[in-house]
Amino acid sequence: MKNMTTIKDVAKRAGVSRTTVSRVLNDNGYVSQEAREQVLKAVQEMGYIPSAHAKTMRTKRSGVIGVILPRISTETASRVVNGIEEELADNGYQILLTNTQLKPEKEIENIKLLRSRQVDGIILLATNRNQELLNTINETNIPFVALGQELEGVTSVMYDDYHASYSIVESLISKGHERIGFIGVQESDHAVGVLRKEGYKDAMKTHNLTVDNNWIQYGDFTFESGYEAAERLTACAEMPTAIFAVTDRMAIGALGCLRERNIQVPEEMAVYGIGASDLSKHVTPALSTVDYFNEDAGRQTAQLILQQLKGKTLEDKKIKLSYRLIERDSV
Amino acid sequence: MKNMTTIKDVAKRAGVSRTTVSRVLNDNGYVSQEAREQVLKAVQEMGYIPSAHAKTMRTKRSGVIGVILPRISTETASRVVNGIEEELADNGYQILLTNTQLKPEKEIENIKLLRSRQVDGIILLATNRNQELLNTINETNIPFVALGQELEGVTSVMYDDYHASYSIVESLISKGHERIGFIGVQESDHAVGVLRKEGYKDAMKTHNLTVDNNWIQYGDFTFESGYEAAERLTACAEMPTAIFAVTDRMAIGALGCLRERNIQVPEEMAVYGIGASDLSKHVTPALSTVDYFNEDAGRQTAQLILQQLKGKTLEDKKIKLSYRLIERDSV
DNA sequence: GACCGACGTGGAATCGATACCACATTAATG
DNA sequence: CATTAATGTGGTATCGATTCCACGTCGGTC
Repeated sequence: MKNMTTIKDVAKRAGVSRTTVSRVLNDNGYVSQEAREQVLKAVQEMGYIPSAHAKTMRTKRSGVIGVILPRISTETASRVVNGIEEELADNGYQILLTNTQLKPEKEIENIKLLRSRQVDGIILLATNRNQELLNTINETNIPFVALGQELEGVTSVMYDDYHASYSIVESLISKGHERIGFIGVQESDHAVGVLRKEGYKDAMKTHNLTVDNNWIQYGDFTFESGYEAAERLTACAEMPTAIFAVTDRMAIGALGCLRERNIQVPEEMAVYGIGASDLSKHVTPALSTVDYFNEDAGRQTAQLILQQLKGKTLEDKKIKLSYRLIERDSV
Repeated sequence: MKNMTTIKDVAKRAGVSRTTVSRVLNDNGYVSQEAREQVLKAVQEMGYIPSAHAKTMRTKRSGVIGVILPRISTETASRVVNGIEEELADNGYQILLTNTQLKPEKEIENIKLLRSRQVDGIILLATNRNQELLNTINETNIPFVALGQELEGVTSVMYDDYHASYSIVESLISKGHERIGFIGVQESDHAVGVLRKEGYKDAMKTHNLTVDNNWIQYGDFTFESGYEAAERLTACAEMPTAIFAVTDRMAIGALGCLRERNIQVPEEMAVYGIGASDLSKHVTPALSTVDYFNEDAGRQTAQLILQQLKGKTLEDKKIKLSYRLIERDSV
């Protein structure tokens, strides 16, 4: 970074003081028409770009919101970020993205990093909940919103994982399915791992359907793990007639397995996922899934941050989002 | 942002001067063991987080590389960013993402924005080339690398669009196709719009195949536009026996159209895309496509930035990346 | 003609760090 | 024993902006 032109240079060129230049640029205080013109002319000619750092340092506001993602390259994250960005940009804020590569310790590390950059607020797309994380967040006395998990004592925006899951299972049951297999994920991700499983179990119980232990399988969010879980499900003595995978990717992995084994979908096996990914629409047969309205989730999360920035203290506020079942050819 | 603890507070608590605290934290200069311990203890106890802004301001290095994306939410961009991040993180740099929502004027705006934040370098995932952009880049006297387009006078990393395209068409020809339809995009995107079309045309010409004007259709990167382009192609008097779409999404849109019209793929119509998206692997029939190794592209781009940061001036250096055809069920 | 408010402008302090310089103190060398 | 080198520490200027305060110059009012 070579020596850039500073406000001092502009002032000299315009024949005024730094103060006056600042006033012109920030449009406050009294400035004569003549001085204003001189300043703007100098700014133009010199290609002056103010230093955001100096400004932040003096004003203690950076105009930046930090967003911590589990991974950059997921469709869900992309959509959420789009929603967040749209909303924040409208209000003059920029976003600074960091990602944790799914490592819990990096969440804390990233919070510190963002604080060192003086972000005005932090949005965390949470994938787990542990005490150390909560402690770190509570020490962070800037606006903070978690999305995706309910974090104790932290303003959170959550998907309605339990009811979405419950609805899916009920929908399958209403189509006559009684043996429904389940592909979940590990419980450290409370929303996806625990709530979605509980929704499944409770729906089965409510309808007096027993769940064979072999019907509950686990994956790790990848296509492959969905494929493998489906292998295990189809090997059951009492093979299910439907598979509910808690993510589209795993559901699509399962579809691949079923195709290879010539198990017809949906005739012999119905399949349901969650996420409303692009993929879900374009696989054959088109996958039934649940739309979580990720962009909207991002927007709402951003709004909560904005409210806090405006001074409202909405400590520990919780928002539960809505969802929508999308029934396609796979059921 | 409340008043954070500063280096001054730490110094007072540790009973030393600010200078000494700085020395401990940056591990330079002479510091006694005793002083060091006192400082570290104070830092720990007070939860001191240094202000990156103050540091940047003084040292003129931010440790941040700006990355300008056309859109956040595309698979290609995600992959590239992953590659960039991996490489830069290894070297102690962070990335600051901005997106242009595909608007050319926002590219320039974002460059200025990043400069105001004193980024040490900029990576631009370019989608177009215009003189104003080039001017802005050339005024920007910090390390700069463009990815995806060859920009005159700018260090660029490019995909081999022409030859990839050429290879696809040759591959189709070698399978006996003589009437090959093309779905392109507008020419303002030189790499995708011009080079890929030229590859197609030249391959056809080399093999003495004529191209009916109706065989060349255009879309706008979306599924829908691919669908519509396929509608027009199938309505041709002399319908092609193969469709080459310059992106996977448009190719998959085309597949959707063909399925609706009961045109068998690949028996009646072969389809080829570019991008090696997740989608391409999971649609039915699986889409033949070209892998551009996006992560690797990101890594190489990052390396070029790093080299420039280390002082090498590699003005106007060009790197052309390799690619790989992936033949699947759609041909 | 003294006073007051509206304008218009600049000087100087400040934000939180780093870096240069000056100044001790101690150890090593001839 | 004097001189140099190595080790440790703090004061102060500096980075590039904003902001507070002080100080002019008007014109109008009582």
